[in-house]
Amino acid sequence: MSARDKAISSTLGYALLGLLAREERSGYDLTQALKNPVGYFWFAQHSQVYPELARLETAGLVAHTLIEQADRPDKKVYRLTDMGRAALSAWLNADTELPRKRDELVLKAYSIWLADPAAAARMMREHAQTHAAHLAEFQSGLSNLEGEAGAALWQPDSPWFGVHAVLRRGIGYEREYSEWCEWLAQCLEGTEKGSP
Amino acid sequence: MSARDKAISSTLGYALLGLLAREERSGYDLTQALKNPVGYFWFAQHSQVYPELARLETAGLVAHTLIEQADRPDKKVYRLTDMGRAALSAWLNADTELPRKRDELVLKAYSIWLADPAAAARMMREHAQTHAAHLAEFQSGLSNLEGEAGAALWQPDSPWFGVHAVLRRGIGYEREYSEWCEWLAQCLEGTEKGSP
DNA sequence: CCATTCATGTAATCGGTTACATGATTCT
DNA sequence: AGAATCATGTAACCGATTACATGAATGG
Repeated sequence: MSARDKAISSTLGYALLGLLAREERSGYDLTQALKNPVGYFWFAQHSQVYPELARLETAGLVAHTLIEQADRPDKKVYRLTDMGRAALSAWLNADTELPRKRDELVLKAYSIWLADPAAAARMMREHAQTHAAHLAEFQSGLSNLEGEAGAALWQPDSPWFGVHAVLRRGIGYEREYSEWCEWLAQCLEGTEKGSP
Repeated sequence: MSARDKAISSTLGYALLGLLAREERSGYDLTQALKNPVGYFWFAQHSQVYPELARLETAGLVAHTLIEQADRPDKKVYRLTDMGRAALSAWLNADTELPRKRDELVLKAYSIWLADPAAAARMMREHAQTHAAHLAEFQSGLSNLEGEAGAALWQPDSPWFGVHAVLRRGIGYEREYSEWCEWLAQCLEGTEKGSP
């Protein structure tokens, strides 16, 4: 009844809690995790992570232990508290609003009729390749996971299942995006048949 | 050499220029357009649109005419200037950075192993339906466009082609999203076989 | 009668990015 | 010699959301 009434944290807070639910980590580790495929759908800089961790600790959702290190800087290793676990659970059950998409490339596509078709096609091919590369990364990530996790990959109460679900989303997203770029490039090139 | 050196506008500015390249509009109309499928990949509130239009006008990229109306509030109808068209063109040719994705539902999927599977499955089914509804909207939008635009739909120098490209992206995006939600729901339900 | 549409703005706030700041160790 | 990794913070800024503000006409 004390801290549960007001939704203490921003979405970033829950991203951090979700990572800490798996294992203890420092602010630095958390920031790294948000760069990897797993945190691919919620990015943050370290300058956002450290203050957020402080807020979560004030709210009693996480706690830290200072680890003194000889040849490296000391670090604060954070862990989830029982209240933190409860807050995470409550967030999972709450309604989720649709994200507002903002994609500059799609916005450019809307005005692409004003551009030089050949140059635009080249641009789209580049983006197709970028997304194809991301796709390949996710796919190899899933392969590795199969080796590591085995059957746990398909068990909804296993932490591996969470990674699995996110990777699947990444694979679908990048595949679709890459194909769209390719399709657009082909449309644009269709016009320029006679060029040498 | 006067206004081209510094990239005057934010991405929102180019979104507005892209709309005005097709036809003259008021700030109100522009805000509405950003709610429709066409502006689906770059949303903005009117409180952002009006100041941005003022900035664009100061920079000489748009100009407005005041239209006095009898039974409705007067309005300012904006049009693209030559400088505005040039700025739009330059933006189209410039490099496009990848958007940082932020999707709360995918973030929840990462922690879904902590949730009740049945409740989580229900949640995912709901989202699958939402995205399926968006998909249907985009598909009917494309059908309507075929009727309106005909062959121009496939001509890269036609404004219809821009709409076409964005709708295709919307269709692919929503289909993939909806299918992922369905897949997840089925995985989660797979566990709960024995429940009455 | 009340909500919605048309129409344009301003102000407060907040989440996120970029830049500032420090410093030891290890790799190239 | 210089860059990268580990490690933690603060400060300035900017883009975006929510709320404040006004007001006539139309539709349910």
